[in-house]
Amino acid sequence: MPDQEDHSGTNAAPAYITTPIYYVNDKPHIGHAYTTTICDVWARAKRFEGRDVFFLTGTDEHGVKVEKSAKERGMEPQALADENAAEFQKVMGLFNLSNDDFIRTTDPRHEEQVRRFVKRLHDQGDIYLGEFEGWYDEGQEEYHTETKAKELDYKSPISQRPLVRATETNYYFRLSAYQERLEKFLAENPDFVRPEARRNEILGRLREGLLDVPVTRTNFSWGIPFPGDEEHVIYVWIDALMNYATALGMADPDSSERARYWPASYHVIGKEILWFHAVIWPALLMALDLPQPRCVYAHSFWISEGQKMSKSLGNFIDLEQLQGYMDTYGRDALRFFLASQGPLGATDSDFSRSQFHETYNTDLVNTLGNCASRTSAMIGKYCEGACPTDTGEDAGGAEEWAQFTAAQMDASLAAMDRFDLSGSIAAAMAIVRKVDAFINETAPFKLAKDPDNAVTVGNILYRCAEAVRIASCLLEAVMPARMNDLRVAWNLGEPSGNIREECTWGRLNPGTEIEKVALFPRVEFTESE
RNA sequence: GGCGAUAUAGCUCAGCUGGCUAGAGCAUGGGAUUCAUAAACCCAAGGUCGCAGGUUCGAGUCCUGCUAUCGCCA
Repeated sequence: MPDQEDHSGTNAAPAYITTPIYYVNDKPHIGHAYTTTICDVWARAKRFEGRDVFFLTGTDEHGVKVEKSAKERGMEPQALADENAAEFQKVMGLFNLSNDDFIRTTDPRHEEQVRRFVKRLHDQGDIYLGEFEGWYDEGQEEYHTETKAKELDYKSPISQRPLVRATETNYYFRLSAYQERLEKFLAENPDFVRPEARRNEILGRLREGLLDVPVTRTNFSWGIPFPGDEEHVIYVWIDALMNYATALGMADPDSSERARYWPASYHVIGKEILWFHAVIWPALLMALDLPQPRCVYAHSFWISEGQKMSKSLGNFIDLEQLQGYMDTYGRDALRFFLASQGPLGATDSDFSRSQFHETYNTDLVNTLGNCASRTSAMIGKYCEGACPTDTGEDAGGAEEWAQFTAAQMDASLAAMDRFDLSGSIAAAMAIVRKVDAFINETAPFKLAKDPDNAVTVGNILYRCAEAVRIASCLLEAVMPARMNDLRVAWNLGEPSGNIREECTWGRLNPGTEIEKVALFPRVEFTESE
C-alpha cells in the first residue's frame, strides 16, 4: 500500500500526485475536470494530514495534431497551444484546484530536460536508430501492423485508397530489453497498477511480449528535436511522460529542491493511456535509474445520461454544462458528486442530471446539511446558542462516541490513502448518520420540555455537535468551501494541519458560539438546464 | 480475429474459498414524529440471481455451451 509511512504529522513526509498532462488539441470536458478534481481531493486530504504535498497537472502541447489544427486555423502551433492551454487553466479556477504547478511541454525547462534525458538514453544504448517497414495510410499519415492491414483489406478505412508499403527510419527505445525486469517489478508490486482489472490487462499483454517502440517521428516538426539529429522530433508520448520528472527538475542539475517529492505516490490517469504509464514509463525510469512511482491508478470514464460521450454524438459534458451544475448546486456539490460517484473502479459511471440531483438531495441536503442544521438549531433553542458541556453521563456515553469517531476517522483516512474516495466519504458520512439516529433515539427535543433535563440535553447536544464537527473535518478535502462555512458558523477556527489531532474527541470547547447553519440549500429538480 | 471482464430488485451495486426463507443504498407505497432544509425514524412491496445443460446431499457462488454488453490489442 502506498503512503503508509508516518501518520504522526510531526515529520512532514513528502507526497507527490499527478494528473496526466492534457492534450491541447482537445477541449476540456468532464473527464479532465474529474481527474484533476480527484487528485485535488487527495492532495488536500494529505495536506490536512500534515504531509508536504506536491500536486502537478499541465498540458501536452506538441505533435502532429496540434501542428495540423494550427495550420488549418492559419496560426502558429505555439499560439494555438497558448490559447488552448489557457482553456485548461480555466478548469483550475472553476473547480478551485490546488495544484502546485502547471507544467506545459513547451516550457523551456521541460524541453531542456527532455533532451537531456533522451540524450542520456541514446548515449547508453537504450535508444537506437532503426528502420521500420509497414503498411502506410498516406491520407491518415499512420502505419498499420500486418494483422491490422489485412483486416482492413489493405485499404485505408477512411479514403479507401490502398495502403502502401513504406519504410521509415526512427529512433527506438529498447523496450524489449526490459521485459523481464518489468514482469518482476509488477509481480513484486501488486498495487503498482490499479484497479486490479487494469493490472490484469497489463499482465496479459506483457505475456504477449514487448517490441521496441519508436521515440521519434519525421513526419512533423512541432516537437522537441532529437539531440544530435534534429530532423527527428521526439514522439509526443515520450515527451509527455517525462513531464512528471521534469516538473520536479529531475534532469536539471541546477534546481533539485523539488526532487524530494520523487517518486509519485499516484499517477492518476484515464484507462485509455494505461499502457504508456504501466509499461513504457516504468521501463524508461529503469533505464534512467530513477525510483518507480508507487501506483498508477487508471480510472474509467464518465458516460453521459447513459450514453458514451463521443464527437459524433456531440454529447460531451463540457465546461459550460459543469458551470451550470455549479451555478445551481454549488461547486462543492459537484466536487462531492465527482468524488463519491466517480468511475474509480473498472466500470464506467453515468453522469445524469437526475442522479446528480438525487445524490445532492440524499447525501448533502437530507443527511449532512440537515443534521448540521437540526443540531445547531437545538443548541440555539435549548442552550442559548452556546456549545453545552458534556458531563460524560447519560444517553449514549461519550466514550463510545470517542471510539466510534476515531474508528471512522481511521477508516476514512485509510480509504483516502488507497485512493478510495467514495469509501473515505462514506466513513465520514456514517458519523453523520449515527448522529441522526442518536437524536431520534434520545429525543433531546422532548427532554428539553422539562428544565430538569438540562444536563442530559446538554450532554446529548454536545455529542451531536462534536461528531458533526469531526465528520466535517474528514469532508473538508472534498468540500473545502462548505465545510469552511460550518467552521465559521460554529467558530471552529482554521484547520490545524494535523487532522488526527483535530479529529480527537472533545476538542470542541463548551461555550463556543454555535450558529444555526443551512449548508446545502434545497434545489428544485429541472429536467433540462 | 486474439486475450480478458461483466451479466443479481425500477436504479447503483454487495454477496470471500458452494450450505438455512438472496442483501444494502436510492427511488416507490404506508405509518409514526416534530429539533431540523416537507427533513431524520419505523414498516411494506419489489428478484425464476442473462439463457440452457452439468458436477454435488446442496450452486447466485464451480464446469461447459449459448446470448448480450464492455475493455485491451503497442
